[in-house]
Amino acid sequence: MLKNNRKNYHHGDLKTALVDAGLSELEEKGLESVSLRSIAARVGVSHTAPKNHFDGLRGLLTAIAAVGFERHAQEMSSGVEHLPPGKERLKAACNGYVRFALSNPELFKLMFSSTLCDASDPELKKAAWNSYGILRGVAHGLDWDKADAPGSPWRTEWMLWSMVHGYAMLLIEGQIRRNDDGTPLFEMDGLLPDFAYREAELEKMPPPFEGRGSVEI
Amino acid sequence: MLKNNRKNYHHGDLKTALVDAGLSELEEKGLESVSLRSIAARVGVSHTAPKNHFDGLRGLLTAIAAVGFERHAQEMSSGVEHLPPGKERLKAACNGYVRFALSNPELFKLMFSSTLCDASDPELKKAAWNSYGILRGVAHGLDWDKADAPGSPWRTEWMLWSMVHGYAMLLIEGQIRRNDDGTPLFEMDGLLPDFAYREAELEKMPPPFEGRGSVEI
DNA sequence: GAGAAAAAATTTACAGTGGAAATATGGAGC
DNA sequence: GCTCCATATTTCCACTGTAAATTTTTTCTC
Repeated sequence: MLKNNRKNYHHGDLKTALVDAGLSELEEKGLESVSLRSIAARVGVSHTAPKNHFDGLRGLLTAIAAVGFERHAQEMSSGVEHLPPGKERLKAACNGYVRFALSNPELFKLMFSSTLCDASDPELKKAAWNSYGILRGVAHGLDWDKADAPGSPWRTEWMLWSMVHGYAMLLIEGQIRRNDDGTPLFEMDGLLPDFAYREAELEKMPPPFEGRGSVEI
Repeated sequence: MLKNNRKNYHHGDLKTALVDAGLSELEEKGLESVSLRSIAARVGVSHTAPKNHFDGLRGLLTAIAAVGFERHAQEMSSGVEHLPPGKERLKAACNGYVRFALSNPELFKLMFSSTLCDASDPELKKAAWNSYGILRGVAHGLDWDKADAPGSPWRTEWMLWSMVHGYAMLLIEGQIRRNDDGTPLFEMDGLLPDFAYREAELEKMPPPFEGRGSVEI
């Protein structure tokens, strides 16, 4: 007996349907309240049907997180293409990072939860790296007080990443006061300290969509 | 029938016993796996006994988080007392912030989860403010590129807090590579950018244990 | 086309979970 | 002795994720 107005016994594309339903359930009910059963019910399928496509709830959440990282990357790079390399591009990308988190708080929390997601999943890994690559790309050549010690190419990246990520997290969790309309007192670019680029490196800055990560952190 | 080798029907101090048991369960089983029932069982009482002392699981977790913030504050201020005001004191406190997160990852995540905790709880609020007050105290007078715009006394604080918190979070969630022994590549003080203090403000820096927060963010 | 094999979905069962309600226990005060 | 009340227990319910056996449909092979 078919629960939905589904014509066929086989759904056809249950995998993506479940991910879509999961994305909706996530923001509606919150990360702690999503359940495999409710997601399955939303699609109109039995609660054990997902087993054929995902490795349990964790597997489904992992797939959802992967989509999250794709959208995250998109939000960071949207409107960045036509900005000149350097400060402006960096600030725009950082704003995108935080904007995404504020628009999709539950998804954002899921994406960075190593207990709810399987961080070793290839698709998630790829999507996460893609996303981080955007940040890494716009920060290329960043000269934050002559930061990088020899052999430590990540210091500046991590410094920037930590700040953006921490700000997003603290905002989401209600730790930092916001305006009455819910917008943050500062956009991310208003929080960033003064910095400069090494001019020599600047022209080597990759275009925003090619800064994809391929190196292990 | 008494489950434990408890003498009395009435436990005596079940409230603190539950919090203690919860703290243990938390790091042993992980944040997503702690249950009211397992905590109660650990103490040797029925799973509904906590109801008399806490408002459900959420209430118990809130109380646990409050203890977490107390320890967090302690970790930040330990060894800070005898350092001169300024850079050294700030760096030591920041190291403590991250050190605590790495030593108590599950507790740390709980403390900053607005869904798992009741952020409006007075005791949690107080403990969280105490903790933030430490950071705020050692950062008093911090001059990060003449940061604070008029009317925005929090900008520098938030910048610093975001970075420290983000770094802790990213480390905990396994997003940032660590050394083989699990220690981070950089301690927090090694990640901080160069900064200075406004000398005039420096002498007004409160001692580390008095920088308690009393202002609403 | 027929029949076997594989894939996808179902039903059923089970051990957990948190919470609500009714009940039992024991200590404090009189 | 007694009652009152805080505390803890038992019982029950709705819900969760997972596993196993089963049914249904598609696909592949002949």
